[in-house]
Amino acid sequence: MAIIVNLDVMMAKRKISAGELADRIGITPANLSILKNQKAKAIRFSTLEQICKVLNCQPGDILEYAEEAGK
Amino acid sequence: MAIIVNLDVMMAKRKISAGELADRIGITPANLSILKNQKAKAIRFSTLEQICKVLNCQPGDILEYAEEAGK
DNA sequence: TAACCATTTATTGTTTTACGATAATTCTTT
DNA sequence: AAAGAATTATCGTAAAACAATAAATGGTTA
Repeated sequence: MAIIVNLDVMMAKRKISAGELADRIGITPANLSILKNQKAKAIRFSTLEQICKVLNCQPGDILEYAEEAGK
Repeated sequence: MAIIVNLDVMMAKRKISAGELADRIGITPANLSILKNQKAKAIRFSTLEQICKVLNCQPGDILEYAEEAGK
């Protein structure tokens, strides 16, 4: 079991690209990619806050406690 | 708006004290307190994972994107 | 196929912050 | 008031975010 970062679903719903999301969150596309692909080992609340704001969602829509492979 | 860490609700449901939770998560009571009272500015997924495991819940049960004061 | 664009991966450096260890302080409850 | 639990405060270390940049990869279209 591990914490899974799933941004793809909400990104699809909001029809926003990784590049634009990174831009609006205020981090580089490279770092967003790390976050998006389970390469990050932690997250700042300030970053999580920006993501929730831009995607208009809750942390629970993005973070999941589940099997490694994703749901 | 900010990210709120709300452990109290799940702790009450599971009837577990801060001391025991800290113990089972594997962090010091001092650090759990910091996390519990909005003093932390980030969280490691490994820690979030332990919390979810011990409290048998999802990140969304603990993290909330809401007003500073809490809901 | 080749050019193009977006995304991912990799590297390096800086800054932030978690977290431990510890002690002091402040509840809380009996 | 006393005892225990929780919070707060310091200090130090290790971990990791994130920036900046460049290189590699992947998909799309002419």
